[in-house]
Amino acid sequence: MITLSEENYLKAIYHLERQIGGTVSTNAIAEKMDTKASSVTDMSKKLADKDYVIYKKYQGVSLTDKGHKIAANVVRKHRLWEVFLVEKLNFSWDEVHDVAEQLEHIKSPKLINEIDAFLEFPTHDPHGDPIPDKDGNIFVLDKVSLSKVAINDLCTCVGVLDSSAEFLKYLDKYKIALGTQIKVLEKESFDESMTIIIHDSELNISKAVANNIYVKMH
Amino acid sequence: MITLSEENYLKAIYHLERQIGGTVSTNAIAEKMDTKASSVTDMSKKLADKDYVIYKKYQGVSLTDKGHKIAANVVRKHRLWEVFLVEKLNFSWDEVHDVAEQLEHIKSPKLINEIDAFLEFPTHDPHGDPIPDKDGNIFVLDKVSLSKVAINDLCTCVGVLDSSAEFLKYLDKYKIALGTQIKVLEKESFDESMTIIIHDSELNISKAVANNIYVKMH
DNA sequence: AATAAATTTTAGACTTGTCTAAAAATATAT
DNA sequence: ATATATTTTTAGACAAGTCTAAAATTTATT
Repeated sequence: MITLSEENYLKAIYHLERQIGGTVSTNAIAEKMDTKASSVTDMSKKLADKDYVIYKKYQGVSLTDKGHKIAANVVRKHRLWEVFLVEKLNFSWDEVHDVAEQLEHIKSPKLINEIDAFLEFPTHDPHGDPIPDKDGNIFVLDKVSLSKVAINDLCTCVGVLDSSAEFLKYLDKYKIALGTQIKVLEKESFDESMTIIIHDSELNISKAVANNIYVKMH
Repeated sequence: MITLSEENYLKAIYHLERQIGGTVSTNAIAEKMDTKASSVTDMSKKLADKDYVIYKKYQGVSLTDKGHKIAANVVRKHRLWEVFLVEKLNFSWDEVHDVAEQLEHIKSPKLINEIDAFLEFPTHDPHGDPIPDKDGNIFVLDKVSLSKVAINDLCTCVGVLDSSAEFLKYLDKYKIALGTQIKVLEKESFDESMTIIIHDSELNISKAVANNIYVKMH
């Protein structure tokens, strides 16, 4: 039986592999999980013993098929619970993360299948992140960072890179949500800020903000 | 912050206090939790340090107000989740226990309040057990064991004493559910078995079964 | 009331997951 | 290519929660 801690490590490695696109370093995991490198080394050995990762001393880890499947399933559960909280229980998108961190560890295949059906098989969570299917596959739609969009182009917000409560509340404040239409009006070359039109009014956003918004081009 | 293990101990003590009606012995807790008496002693000290129980060496434990509140809240969550699983996610009453054992430890006041509202503030779980309110109060309706009902009396099933999957499946088999009307036809004095009428047909049940069914008199 | 039986506690050990501090290996820079 | 900096691992410690075996206490029995 897999422990809560092991699941959290596998999930972190899963996200980092996806982000970095290769083997994941000890330090990267330590930073992501807010723990010490020595703890990561210890856990890497345990995960390798259980055949969840491949671990070579000083070379970092990568998920095995077995580990990938477990990690994807945790992420699946996390995202399905997020949808449930927002769609059925009046949570806002900045409130769901901490609760989903707990709910993702509930062990009951029937439970998560029923939640999936109850929600009518959603494909994305409230932040626009794709929900892995039962086999751990995800179908990523092509999205780009708003910071890459050219002047006068029209696009729709489909996700966020940073899903911290802080950033999500910022988006709420300026009425930017999934599905919101955005037109790029201007880009300042010196600080890379941009002026956009949303809901028929102008808004100036920093490079940092633009970087964290994913859009689909029209 | 309270740990999962501490919550489980408090819950066990809560149930035993209610059952026994006084202070709870070390062995009683050990048996209920399927652990060793020495482990219970260790934990009793920790719980006393945190002011959740009163513990006197060799004299067992009893919940403080603080401990009672925590325990009742865990039970509240357990039972609300059970209702949710049965009412919304197609679980049967013999499937809910293990999952609710996990869900009862999720920490989010908003989550459980929303679940409560989503279910329209149920007062009893799928086994007929009362759901404590936010302050830990429960309102018990007067129910009696079916084994105590006199011949020719009419009553309605309102709960079970034993809510093991095994017993619940037995009840399913003979179509006994909450709300089912029962009339006592006969009682055998030598083995205390009884013949009852449910859904217009006769059924013979043992003393053990009758003992585990709670009914409300008409 | 003394002895036997049962219960409860203590002492010491083990596991999991974490940490610090020091050592080893790898990467970087001059 | 050697010295320096960074990363990673090891060694040893600690807390939580559990266990076994032995000692202490309480309860029951005669």
